Amino acid sequence: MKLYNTLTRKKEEFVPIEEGKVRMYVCGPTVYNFIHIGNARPMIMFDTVRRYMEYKGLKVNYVSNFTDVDDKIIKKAIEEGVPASEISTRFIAECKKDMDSLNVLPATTHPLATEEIGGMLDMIGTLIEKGYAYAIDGTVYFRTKKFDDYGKLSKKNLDELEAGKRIAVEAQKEDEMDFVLWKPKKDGEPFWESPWGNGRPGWHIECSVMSKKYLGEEIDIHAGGEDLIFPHHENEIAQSEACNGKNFSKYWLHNGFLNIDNRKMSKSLGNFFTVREIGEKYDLQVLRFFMLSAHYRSPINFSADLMEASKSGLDRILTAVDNLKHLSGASNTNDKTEEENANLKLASEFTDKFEAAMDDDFNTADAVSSIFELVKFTNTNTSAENSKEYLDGLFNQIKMLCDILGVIVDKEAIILAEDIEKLIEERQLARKSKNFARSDEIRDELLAKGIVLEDTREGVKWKKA
RNA sequence: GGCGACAUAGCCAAGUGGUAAGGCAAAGGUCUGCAACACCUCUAUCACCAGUUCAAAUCUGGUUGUCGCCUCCA
Repeated sequence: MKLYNTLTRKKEEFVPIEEGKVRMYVCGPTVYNFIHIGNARPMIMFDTVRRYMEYKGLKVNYVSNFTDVDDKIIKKAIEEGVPASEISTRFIAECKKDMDSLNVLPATTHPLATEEIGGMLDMIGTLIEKGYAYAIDGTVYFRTKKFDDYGKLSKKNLDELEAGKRIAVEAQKEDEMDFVLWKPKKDGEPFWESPWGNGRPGWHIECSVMSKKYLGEEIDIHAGGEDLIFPHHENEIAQSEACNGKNFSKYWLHNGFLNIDNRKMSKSLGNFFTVREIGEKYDLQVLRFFMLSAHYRSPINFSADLMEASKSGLDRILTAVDNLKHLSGASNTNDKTEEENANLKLASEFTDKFEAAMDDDFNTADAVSSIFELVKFTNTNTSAENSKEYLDGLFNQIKMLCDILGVIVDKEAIILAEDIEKLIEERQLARKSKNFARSDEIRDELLAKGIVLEDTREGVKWKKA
């Protein structure tokens, strides 16, 4: 299994620190609103990474935080006249609902920043002791110049950063690149006591602390959006390695951005979509499938047309699986024949292809194409004559591959109301007596109720519109 | 100014040295009472220029264009 490591800018063979186990940390969202579809990309893609690793037999300890103390949360709380904790609690719950809709597995641990303040105070204290941090008037800064490796992830060096001077440097800092570990409280803001005065943590320290607490000082994979490379991940490395004296994370994975109609998503452009909004128009599986259609490191463009195309593509897979279920249910023979056995062997090559794609830096686009090829193979190599064992074998293979990608293929059985069943029966009778006016009328009637009828080679089938 | 990414058919998108996967859309056909589903057929010399090589979308140099990070941001 190879993966692209932002730290080395190369694809590397994945070798976990501890054999058979993976310690993985993914930076989670700041919970001040419903998550947007850009937030959903790392959730979906790294969830897929996790699923694939688990499929390969690795035990993954997957940690993803919620940042629940932050300027934007506080701002929203003031606007609504409620405590900040109420805002964060609410949107954590909403985020978890969205994750569920996207079929993103819950992390092994979802730590909250506000519940880890003690660990942050400890780490900041250690950094001060070691000379990597200093306190001035209630603010604690990290001394970037003291950490020699600063810039190793983003490939920036401090001198160049200084050359391009920026605005409004806080005068009290020793160096303009120094960043905040602890900031003093302001009126109306949540705060915690600390040796440097009441206040709250800076953004970066939480991830260093939570990663250490739940995964240890050295971890295998740290992941997030590419915009986090600098300064967030660079600062995490500085904090963790300065504090622990060990290499922080072996591999760094970053997903590309999601654009809307070729432009960066922003509220001012009016092209801002929450996952919840997309969920009103589509099964969110379609959004997941859409994201899987491109490599996770590439930028991806979102549009209504592309969602429609993804929906059509996904439907093709779902239809094939559905057909297999119908055929299997109607099959008269159980044991597979030699020919069927040979076919299953041929079909297994698509699984090999799928794995080869995923082994190559999680090439989901290529992996999906092997599912389509398997679907085509299935469509052309099945009939009512096949044995149940054979049909189920194909069904299980497609289901397994889709499961790895987090695509749910096995629709839960929905019980039709009795009157609808009667209508289907009546339509069949009408068709037999060539009363097509009546049969079409019934089909339209059911369509109005959201049930689509299809007269297939496997018999009459229905599905939700 | 610094760092980096990308440019493949109408659209999306794999492919990093041996002569272009897959999906969507469109078109024609088979099947079907019709529709839908399914199946068959059909669509590219890979931004441009130069070079390396027996051989390049794939390597090197250059040109043009698009975009990201350097500031809160997935």
